[in-house]
Amino acid sequence: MARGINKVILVGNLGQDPETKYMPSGGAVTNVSIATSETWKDKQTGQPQERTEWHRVVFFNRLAEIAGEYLKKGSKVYVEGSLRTRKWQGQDGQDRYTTEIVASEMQMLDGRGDMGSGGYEQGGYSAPQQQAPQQRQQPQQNYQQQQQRPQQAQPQQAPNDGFADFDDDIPF
Amino acid sequence: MARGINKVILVGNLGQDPETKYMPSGGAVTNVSIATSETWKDKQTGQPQERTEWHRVVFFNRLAEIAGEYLKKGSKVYVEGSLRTRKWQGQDGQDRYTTEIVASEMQMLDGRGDMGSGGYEQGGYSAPQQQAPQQRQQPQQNYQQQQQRPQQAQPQQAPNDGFADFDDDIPF
Amino acid sequence: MARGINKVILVGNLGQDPETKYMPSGGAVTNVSIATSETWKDKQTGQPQERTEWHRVVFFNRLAEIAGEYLKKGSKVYVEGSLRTRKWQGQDGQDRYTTEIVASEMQMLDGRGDMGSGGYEQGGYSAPQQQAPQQRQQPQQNYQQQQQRPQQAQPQQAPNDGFADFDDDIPF
Amino acid sequence: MARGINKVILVGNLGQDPETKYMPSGGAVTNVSIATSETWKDKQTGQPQERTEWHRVVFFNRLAEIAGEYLKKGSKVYVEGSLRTRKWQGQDGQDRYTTEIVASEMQMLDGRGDMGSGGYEQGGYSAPQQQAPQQRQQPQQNYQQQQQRPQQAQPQQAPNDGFADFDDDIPF
DNA sequence: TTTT
DNA sequence: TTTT
Repeated sequence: MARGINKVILVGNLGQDPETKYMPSGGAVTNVSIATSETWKDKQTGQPQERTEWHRVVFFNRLAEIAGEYLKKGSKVYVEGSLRTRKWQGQDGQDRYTTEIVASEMQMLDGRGDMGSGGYEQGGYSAPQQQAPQQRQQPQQNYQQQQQRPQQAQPQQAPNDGFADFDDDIPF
Repeated sequence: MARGINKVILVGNLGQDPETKYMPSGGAVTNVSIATSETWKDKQTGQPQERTEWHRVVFFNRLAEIAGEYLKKGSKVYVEGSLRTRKWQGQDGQDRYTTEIVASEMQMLDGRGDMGSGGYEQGGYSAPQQQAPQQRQQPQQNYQQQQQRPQQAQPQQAPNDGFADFDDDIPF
Repeated sequence: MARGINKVILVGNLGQDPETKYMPSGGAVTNVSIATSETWKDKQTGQPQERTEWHRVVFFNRLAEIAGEYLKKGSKVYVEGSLRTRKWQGQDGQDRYTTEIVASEMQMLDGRGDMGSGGYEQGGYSAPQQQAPQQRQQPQQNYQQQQQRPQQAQPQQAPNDGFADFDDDIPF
Repeated sequence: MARGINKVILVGNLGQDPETKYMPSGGAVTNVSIATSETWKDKQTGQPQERTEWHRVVFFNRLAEIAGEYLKKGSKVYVEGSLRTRKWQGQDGQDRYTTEIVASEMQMLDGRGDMGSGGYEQGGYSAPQQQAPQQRQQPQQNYQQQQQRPQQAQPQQAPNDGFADFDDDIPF
């Protein structure tokens, strides 16, 4: 249950290949950086300008496995999720904050997304927390994160839980 | 023009009264913090849990004036905008990053939004960059930021432009 | 799994009390009409103008029960869902089409949403298709439709399945 | 100014080439049909199922010209807009209703969207109502409908204004 | 039919 | 820091 709406919609391209790690539970965590950009002409000089925004997106569990396997540098992707700002400790012991988009839905827009036979049965899908990394299911071109409580699946939200290595010490 | 989609939709409550400042151009800049929260029951203990997310939202120009005048601590609000991560220098000279939602649309959801005679003519609305702070127009309950290039209206995007005081040294 | 994105976001007020019916399976179906409006000044005459758009929104199962019980005429509500155009037969035997928003998430924005003790455990929530109407669970102020295949839960999508009475012969 | 939020986000493919017409004012009107689909496995039989939803999208003015020129059958596109239900008269004199998405933003997702030198200066863009069809500006890959009052640019909203030919007698 |  |  939510009090309020916290929704992000992105369409952009990956700046790097995804990075997938696994939680002790076996659940996957995949991080990607997605670029969106704006271009315009400077009003004074008439020069074309561009500003690129980089979005740090994190996928969990099944979505993380799919993202890790099928996205790559340059992939164009639709992502829907919510904002989450994490607090972490810099090398200097100071508090830092990183804002990420926790993805709840993802869709590849490249046309290279035809990943075989499919067979994804959403209704029968069960939470992958206990799933060993190697037991990946059939991938799909579009997916939606199964509804579940963030804290159960996302150790990062409790930064003192021994998973510091998932959220490394670079802010972005 | 944009390459990609960078969209945020929030419905939440202000944690504090808005803070409005003015740029040398006369354009207003209003910052607010908006809370969204999730509640759930812990699967093991059955205890109710809550996580609140705080969103830093920034309004520019006309929208900034309206937000500054009509929103207040506790106000429930709909905000649509885009993500922007700013780089800034901490006291220690280290780079820090702050992610904000640059609002392009805002709508009060409190019912206390009846702000007088109205008279807002969207089509005839002209950019408020040169507008002196005291020359505020009639407020409205709902508005949309006039389309304009961010860089022209948002000095914060170039943090070395002498407006450091707009984006103070606390990350959030 | 979806090919493409089909998403609607509404914030508006109910024009009438909700109407709830039950499917033979016991699943609830609630229909509401939600108004959104635009106002502006006529460029020629300067006269204030208004246009109201009415949205037909349909909730299923658990969401339908909550909507039916807690929304009422005048309620302000956030709804997220997807578009669905249904074909039906007019009295004259001619095909008609009605476009609805099938809600997947709903949130009351009235402040009158304090509906008691709560206790909604999203993770432990099970599909209400077989649930008898009288066995309603504790309501909540905000909810999300449990992920499930539309066709399984929404007989209206197959208008020849004997549920014609759910989608009566008025277009809107 | 809007009372409420009326927002649609689509990512899908065109089922046909766009159809562009011109209003007496010279403003363009382009209609497209966009498909989104869902696939799933039947819970009983395990058979793969698919449901395709067709969305009627209408673009006005500059956006209409761009859509008409650069989209084609099969194009994958992001569209943002609002819902509008129009009333019209069937051959039999009976009232019919058609729900469309009035696009306010569009973005091609095909990679075939690199349409030359660009030069689109959003800030300096002026409303194209009086613009003759042949005076089309440079196209862009992504655009946003300039803010303006719908009624001024969209004769269809007033179905008795002599533009019945824009909204022909097929419902969808 | 709502809301302001 | 809000809200319920």
